[in-house]
Amino acid sequence: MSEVDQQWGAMLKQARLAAGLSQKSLGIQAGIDEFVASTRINRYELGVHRPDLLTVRKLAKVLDVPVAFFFADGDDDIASLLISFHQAKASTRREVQKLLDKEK
Amino acid sequence: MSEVDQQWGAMLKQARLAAGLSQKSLGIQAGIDEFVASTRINRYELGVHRPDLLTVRKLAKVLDVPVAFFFADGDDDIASLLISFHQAKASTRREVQKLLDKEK
DNA sequence: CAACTAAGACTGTCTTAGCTA
DNA sequence: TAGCTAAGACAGTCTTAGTTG
Repeated sequence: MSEVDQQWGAMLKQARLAAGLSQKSLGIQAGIDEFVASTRINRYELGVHRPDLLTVRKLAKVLDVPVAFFFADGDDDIASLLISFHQAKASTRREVQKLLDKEK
Repeated sequence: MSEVDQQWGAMLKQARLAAGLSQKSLGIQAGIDEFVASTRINRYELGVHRPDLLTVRKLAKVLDVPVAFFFADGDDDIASLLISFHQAKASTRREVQKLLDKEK
C-alpha cells in the first residue's frame, strides 16, 4: 500500500464519482463477477491492491476516460488535459496538435 | 503475458531507445540493483512482468517522459500529446488548455 | 556487451465470508 | 445499499544463474 497506489486509487474514485456509479456497479459493468465487484473496486480505490492492465482498460471504458488519465501521477494539468482532449472534437484536437508541433 | 502488457512494454522500449540507453543502464539509473537491472527491464519490455508504480515513476523520470505516456494504450495521438505537452513551454501549455476549455 | 530466458523464492492479488454506517 | 476488511487460496514478480547474438 504505497503512496503511488493511493494516488492511483484516488483517480479511479474521482472518475467513478463523476460517472455517478457505486463501487459495485462499476465493477459489474467492467465485467467483474457481481459477488466480488465491490471488494475489488474498493481495494483498488484505497490503494491496497492494483488491477491488471486489462481490467484498467475496462474500467476506463466504463468511466469514459482515457487509460492514461489514471496515471496522471499527481499532475493535475495532465489529468485535465487528458479528459479535455478525450472529449474534444476532432477539429479541436488537430488545433492542439498544431500548437504543440509549432514549438518544435 | 497479455496483449496490454506487451503494448506497455513497447512504450517503455520506445522511450528507452529515444534516450539512447541499454536495458541495464536504464534499470541502474532507475535505482535497480545492477545485478538484476537488465533482467527486470527486459521482462518489462517484453510484457512478461509488470513493474510496480513506484518503479514506473522512476523509469519515467530517467527517460524524461510523463508516467501517463506509458499508458497511452495504443492511442498514438495521446502518446505524442503527452510528450509534446511535457516538453512545451509554460506559455504554450496555457494556450493548449485555453483551446480545450473553450469547447466546454 | 546487449538482449534474453527458466525456475525456485518471494510478494503480490483474488475470493470468501463477513462487519459497519 | 454502499463502503469496507481479514485471511487463505491463488497468481503474479524478483533473484539467481545462466544462454544467445
